[in-house]
Amino acid sequence: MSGQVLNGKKTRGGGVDITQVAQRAGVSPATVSRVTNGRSTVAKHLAKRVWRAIEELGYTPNPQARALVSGRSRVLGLLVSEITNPFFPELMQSFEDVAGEHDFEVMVGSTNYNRERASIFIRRLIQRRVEGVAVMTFRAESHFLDALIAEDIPLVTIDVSANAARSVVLEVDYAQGIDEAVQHLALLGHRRIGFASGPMPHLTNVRRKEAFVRAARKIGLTADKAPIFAGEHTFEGGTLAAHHFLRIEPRPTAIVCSNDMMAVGVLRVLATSGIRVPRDMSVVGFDDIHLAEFINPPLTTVRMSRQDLAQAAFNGLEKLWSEESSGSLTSIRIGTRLVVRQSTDSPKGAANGLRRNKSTRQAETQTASA
Amino acid sequence: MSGQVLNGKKTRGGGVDITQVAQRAGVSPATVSRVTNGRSTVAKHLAKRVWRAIEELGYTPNPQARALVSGRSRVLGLLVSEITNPFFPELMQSFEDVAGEHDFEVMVGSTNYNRERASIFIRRLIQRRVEGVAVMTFRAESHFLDALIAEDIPLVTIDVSANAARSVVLEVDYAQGIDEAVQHLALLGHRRIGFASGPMPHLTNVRRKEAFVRAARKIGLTADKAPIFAGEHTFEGGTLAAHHFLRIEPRPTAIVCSNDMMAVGVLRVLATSGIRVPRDMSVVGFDDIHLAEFINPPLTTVRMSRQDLAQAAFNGLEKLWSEESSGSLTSIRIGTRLVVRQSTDSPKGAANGLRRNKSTRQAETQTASA
DNA sequence: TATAGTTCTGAAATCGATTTCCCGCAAGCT
DNA sequence: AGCTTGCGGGAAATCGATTTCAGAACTATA
Repeated sequence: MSGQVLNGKKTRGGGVDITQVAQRAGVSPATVSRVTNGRSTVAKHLAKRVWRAIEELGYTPNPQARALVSGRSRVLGLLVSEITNPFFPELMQSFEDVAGEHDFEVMVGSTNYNRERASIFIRRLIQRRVEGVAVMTFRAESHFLDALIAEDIPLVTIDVSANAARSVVLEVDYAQGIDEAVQHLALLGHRRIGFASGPMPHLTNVRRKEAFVRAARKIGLTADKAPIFAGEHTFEGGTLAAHHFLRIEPRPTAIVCSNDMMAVGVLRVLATSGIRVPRDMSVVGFDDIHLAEFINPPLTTVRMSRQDLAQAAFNGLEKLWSEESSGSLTSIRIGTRLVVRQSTDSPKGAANGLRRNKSTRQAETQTASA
Repeated sequence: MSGQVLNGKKTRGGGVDITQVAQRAGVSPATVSRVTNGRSTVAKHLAKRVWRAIEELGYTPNPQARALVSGRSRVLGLLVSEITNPFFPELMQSFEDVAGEHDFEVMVGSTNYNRERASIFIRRLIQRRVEGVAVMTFRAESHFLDALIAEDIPLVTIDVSANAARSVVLEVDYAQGIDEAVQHLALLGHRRIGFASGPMPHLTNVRRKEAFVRAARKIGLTADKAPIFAGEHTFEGGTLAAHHFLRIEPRPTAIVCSNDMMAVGVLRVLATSGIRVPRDMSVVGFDDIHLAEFINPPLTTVRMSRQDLAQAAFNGLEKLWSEESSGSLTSIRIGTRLVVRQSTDSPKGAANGLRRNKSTRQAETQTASA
């Protein structure tokens, strides 16, 4: 079917063009275009002939030509923080899937917390004429984005509004999941809970921290019973946090982390210090990366759905495309929820610690994998 | 600079076209094209004027228009197995970096071991007119690729040759790293070593297994002292393998895994079975994913460089582009090497086990992070 | 000095779609 | 019957680059 010879010229499957289809169907190219785009009505019998010709020749419209005349490239940009945190590849995949369903291609770039790298990527986005960009770095406050804003490219950011005319903010409801986590710990009998925060100037991290502070207060913990340590959102950040909390007297019986990578770091320090989890210390993560289920012990963590995030990001862009006037700053809420696994339990010496029974734990684990 | 008004019509930065540049520089569009492409000589003073105009207007050539006339899309495809194995995101990033340096964009897709998903992605690649595809699934034998081959799209595969006119094979030298690993274990005093293989029909896994068999024989291990278990290249595959080896009598003192995800599964089973690593059992992985350094204990593993792989894949494509005649099947070799961390040590009861001293271990760890 | 041979430049064709403009025809109305 | 309206479809313009072709200017040679 493809690779055949037509008009004496070799045509790759993609090499069939609209004129050949038109010829074969006995109509004009314009009509073929009308059929494939369905924007205008074409007599049924003609449409049928066109579809058959398309089928027989294996025609697919040339996206470059299409983009050229329509002015729409059907390419989106996705900016993430770093590829080594499994949360981001998972998010990437979700976003590509959503975009793909709508015939968009995605250019993905990771900043790796490197200004230079980010600008190079953004320049590439602009050159490719992307129709919109999802900024999923949780650090949108930086002026990475100025170039994009200057080009008036629709932008979706997380938590923090880009100072752009055409932008949508995804508001993540951290409080929901973090509340659940702290309640869960309280219920297990914990009365001293540390919080390993992400680096502080960034709004996302401020929000997560504040959510923790409020949750702690809600269960009656004063500031000294809910100590906070801020570090990078990485394995190393987690190790530093763990060391910090181990030095505190009296020592917290549980640590809530601002993301799962930190939790992995915390677990490592605890393991090498001979502190058993969850027997001697409970640990809660945030993100629910795929690996959370597989590390030792499987991590209780707050799940932020990448599918929801990806879908919301795409919806946000669609909204920006449809609005003629660069409208009001809309925001879309994303929920979070606790997934209980095995890194949390009653503190060793708790008088009133309720040990969870087997069936409860199973039910919770099941929820996690659903 | 951008967003300015020119000829009464609003121009986004990217909206500046070659005619405007030509006008400003007082030359024809053809000359501007010659300057930006450097394919033909242009008088120095004119070139200078053109560059200045380009600079002043913030002109970047429209890639769609360029692709349309040149017939080259400057888009590549990258097909990986699954996004949840951190090896692949890391490879992705390397490939995108290499491609980006040469002004190529990359469409990434993961099969997730799902035939349907793979075909959909491949259809998208063809529609976008990719100029080449790197197939990094380690399962190229499937006829995923038939559609690409029919389109005569240049293909780079790993280990196994796609049956295509225009293709290059990346031969990974598994023996090198696996030999080192087995030698390392032998030196520590291990005499019974299990191998957790990947699923069997796939050539890559056959190669890794054979490399292990040969290495085991080299240190004098008969088949019964080097048992093999084949499972999926996943966490679950690792847990199955571990359970298998724990049932064997006499039990192996070390397990070599065909990839790091399996090793993580093995470690988990060992931990929950109360078997300490490396004291009671040594474990070696394969890939050296970022997380290998961070799990408990840090994993001794065989590193396969994603940078080398990505660069080799791109070089392979370049080779295919330059060859007019769809030449001979060339292959490019990729090396592997052992990275020693803390999941390997002398077996508990070994008479002649040499304990590594601290300085050695440090030196080796340093190599790992370099 | 005349002629052949180089360089360099611009006009125009081209890539493959979409979209505008216009014409012909059939249906609806008085 | 005559006129308007509306719909479907073809011809041609368009998007923004590259590339071919041919002419102009300049150099080198006899």
